[in-house]
Amino acid sequence: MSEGLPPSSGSSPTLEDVARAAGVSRATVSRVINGIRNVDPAIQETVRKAIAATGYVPNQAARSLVTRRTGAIALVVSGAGDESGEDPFPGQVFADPFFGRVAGGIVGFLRPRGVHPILMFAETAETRAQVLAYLRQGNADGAVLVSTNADDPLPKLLVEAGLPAVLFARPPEPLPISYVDVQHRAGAKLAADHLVARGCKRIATISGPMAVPASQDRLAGFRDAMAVHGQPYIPWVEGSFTYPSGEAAMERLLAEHPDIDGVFVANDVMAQAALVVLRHHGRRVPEDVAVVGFDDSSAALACRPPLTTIRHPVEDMAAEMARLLLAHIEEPERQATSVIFEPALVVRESA
Amino acid sequence: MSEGLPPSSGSSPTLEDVARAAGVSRATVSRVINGIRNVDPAIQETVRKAIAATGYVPNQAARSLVTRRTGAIALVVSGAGDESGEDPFPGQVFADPFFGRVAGGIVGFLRPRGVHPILMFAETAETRAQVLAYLRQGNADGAVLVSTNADDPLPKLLVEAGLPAVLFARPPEPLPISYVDVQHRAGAKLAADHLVARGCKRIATISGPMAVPASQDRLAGFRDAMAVHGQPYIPWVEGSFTYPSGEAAMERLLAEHPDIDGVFVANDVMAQAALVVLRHHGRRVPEDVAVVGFDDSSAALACRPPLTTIRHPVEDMAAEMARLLLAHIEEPERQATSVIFEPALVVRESA
DNA sequence: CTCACCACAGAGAGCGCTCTCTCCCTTCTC
DNA sequence: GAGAAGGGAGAGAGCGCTCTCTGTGGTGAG
Repeated sequence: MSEGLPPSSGSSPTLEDVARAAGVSRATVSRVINGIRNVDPAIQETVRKAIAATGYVPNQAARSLVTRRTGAIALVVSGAGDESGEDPFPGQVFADPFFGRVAGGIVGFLRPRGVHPILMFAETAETRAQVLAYLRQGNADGAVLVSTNADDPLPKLLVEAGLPAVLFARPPEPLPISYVDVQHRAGAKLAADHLVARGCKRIATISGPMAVPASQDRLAGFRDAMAVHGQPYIPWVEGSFTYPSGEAAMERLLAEHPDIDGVFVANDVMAQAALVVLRHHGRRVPEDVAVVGFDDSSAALACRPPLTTIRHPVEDMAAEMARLLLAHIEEPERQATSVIFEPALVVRESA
Repeated sequence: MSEGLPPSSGSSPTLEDVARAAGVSRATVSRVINGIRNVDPAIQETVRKAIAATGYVPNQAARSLVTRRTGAIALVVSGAGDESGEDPFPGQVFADPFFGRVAGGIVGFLRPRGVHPILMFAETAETRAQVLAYLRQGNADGAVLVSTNADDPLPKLLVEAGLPAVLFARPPEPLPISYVDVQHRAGAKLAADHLVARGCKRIATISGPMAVPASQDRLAGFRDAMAVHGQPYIPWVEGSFTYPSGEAAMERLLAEHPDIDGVFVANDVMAQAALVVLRHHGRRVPEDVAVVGFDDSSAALACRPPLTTIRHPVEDMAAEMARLLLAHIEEPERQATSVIFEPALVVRESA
């Protein structure tokens, strides 16, 4: 054993070195390290000792070369939309706590399985091509995609390239690709029911952009629920999920319907803007006007008063995305599936 | 050319296929794809066409096997500290916008260079070992480390393993490892000067934990600057960078020195807590007591009133970390270096 | 006693790429 | 016109691993 230590000059020990030290063949050491089928326990022990003695660590590149697996997946944040905006720092996107929650959920699921996410960012045609090339080169076994804008071409490109991928939300156009999403209609219904239960009589809504499926669903769900409560017509202004659009929408709503006493806003950021506008106009929240948001983002807590909102289980959804992706990688012929989560009402002070 | 297309059955084309299609050797195709030295322009053109025709994409695993480079680095978030706390979702850490800014800065620098970060999370001995093993297996060429607590053993482990790594802040114990940091003393001086310039006469401070080098520097810098302003003694309470510790510290400060009119708090989260405590005690901010924080985190904007604070250039620092790491990977014998950034005062309403 | 069978270990062929070494042919110099 | 010099292309040896195939010894059945 003392003469076992091979040259070990400079570079790290290889399977061959361990095999020599243990007095067995390379194949046997490989068997011990991996699936361990049909190896004599005594020899297993010898091999393990040799591994410890040599300080052997398997080389992932060599392994990947033959297994055609890397044990890594790409976590792609796609489409700040601005094709023009030359932003070298994708800071805003990553700084959004929503992204952090997604990352946390994914890492939480993947880590115990020895898989790690590679952080990528794609907002231009060039960077999208980069992501695609990266996956084709076999740097990662698949991709989990979080799109920030609706008409992101990446999902389609991934499908066409036959690369395993899972989306965070239902794609605008039907695509044979798995995704997770939240029951937007059910969430909107929670908001409607809550406003009605509070006693609101003249209720309006600020929706997200109609190009986004989630916006459509939230609006439709809200209308349907209100219709059940006997209110078939709901004043409505379309926003674009941004703060300024929320301001403008609330201003218009107040101008056209000064007597409203309840508003459902399709995301928290616009709701935050709406609160400021309402205060500007001397409306007390929730006494004069009750406001319900959507997302339960960090903006909800930063609001004055804190925002009543609809929460999606982002971490669970992210973990599910990872689970679906691994399943697709394992079994490439598997059909695309969707997993839809149930949202919950978080009551704070704004409604 | 039309007969060029090789079987291409199932799997993707290899260098060999391209070489056959172009009528040259594998080596020549490799030359064209990489450094392009000494290749006839006409042949280059032929090879390029063959590459396009076959849809060839180099296999990263095969390449890594011989070059011993992966083109990936690990972005390690280390030490939520809680060795016991069995938290499967490292959500809180990633959800912190600070982390997002770091990630953004790193991706911004690495992407143009074709390098990608692998997201890792290490808070227990087991996960630290995982990170180390991961790097040793050659999954990544080095690591960029953001520690959240002072006595993180990972930096030392990385140094001992001889793995290229760069830290986000100066390690508590001296270590031959590169890091970026901010001039904490200069930042504290900015706060001191601002409070004095405002006319504050009875100034106190809430520091971070003394185990953290940054806390020591901020406190020392603040004291030194105040001494220059003729105030050698500054009432001081130690916090631990958390919200509750900020509350407790402010309560104590008010109890012991009810007449204070200015406070420098060593981070924004504690400052946020301090603001709430001050309001509870009927103190107006900034009229009765002016408050300056540190970090310019998202908490600073969520404060009422918005917090005057010290901002570090997090994105720039993160980019510099990435730059240093790539330099170390390129040139392993290179000495450890540090790059220290200048902080800036952000004046809002609290002081 | 012979044969089939099983459990196990070794041999060796690649995976797809890079890179050194070698060779060839052109060009320049004296 | 011969030899040196050098640019440009091919041959082939690995990089470290997995996995199939083959070989061997021991066991139970016929």
